[in-house]
Amino acid sequence: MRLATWNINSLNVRLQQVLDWLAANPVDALGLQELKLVDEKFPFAALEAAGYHAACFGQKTYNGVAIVSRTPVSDVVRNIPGFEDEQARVIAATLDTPQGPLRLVNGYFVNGQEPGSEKFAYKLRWLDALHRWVGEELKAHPRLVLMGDFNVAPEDRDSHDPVGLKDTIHHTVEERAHFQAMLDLGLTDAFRLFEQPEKSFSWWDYRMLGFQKNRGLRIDHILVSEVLRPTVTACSVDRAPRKNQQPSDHAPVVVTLN
DNA sequence: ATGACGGTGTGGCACCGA
Repeated sequence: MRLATWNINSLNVRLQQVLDWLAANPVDALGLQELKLVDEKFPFAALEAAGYHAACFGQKTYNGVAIVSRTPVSDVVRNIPGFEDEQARVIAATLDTPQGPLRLVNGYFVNGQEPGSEKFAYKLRWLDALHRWVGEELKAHPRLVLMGDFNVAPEDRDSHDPVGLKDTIHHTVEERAHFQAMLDLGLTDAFRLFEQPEKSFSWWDYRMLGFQKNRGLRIDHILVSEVLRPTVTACSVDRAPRKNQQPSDHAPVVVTLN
């Protein structure tokens, strides 16, 4: 079984890239972030023609998340229960697999703009709420995957310039502590279960030839629960779509499970 | 300190992202 996460930065602009990618990478489920469209404009028909179902949680202009899957999902939850939020950032659902139900939590984590800002405070509140809720979800669903655009570079090696960018957004002690708190729930960063190329990133700035110079961050992650961890056989970033015409600034991350 | 790219909106630029 293969799962993936991809921030596509407007599904309107990049639907064809998603379809092309799915044709080349027929994953069982794909978590999308930054749809930037409302549910009424979600391309269910085009995905269905490609052999995929979808559950979506859209919003105009900003945010928006979806789970695209080979088989229909159940028990869809939108945003974090108990956390008031005007922004569409989380969609969770259960995928039936031969090994049993698999709970998928797909998130577009808050960016936070700048430490000390109101948006940064929102990010920390949001991370708190997500942590509390994922802890509850894990009790109900031992087979759980938390994936998405975390907007956190967990370690210095996940940044092209950990010294110059020290204590800036994605790199702060607070954000990294929240990432660690997720791991402390029993989740494992699937990417780090395997040897990876140095300077492996999942996002590159559009500006200043960021991708060509590999000036990026690894901020898109797939975390697996304790019982899933032994079943993970591979995890990697697929840089290929970042070379497309009109690419998203993020690349997909893919995990393979037995 | 700022802007560099790119998407979106009802715009002639501003706002946001990371």
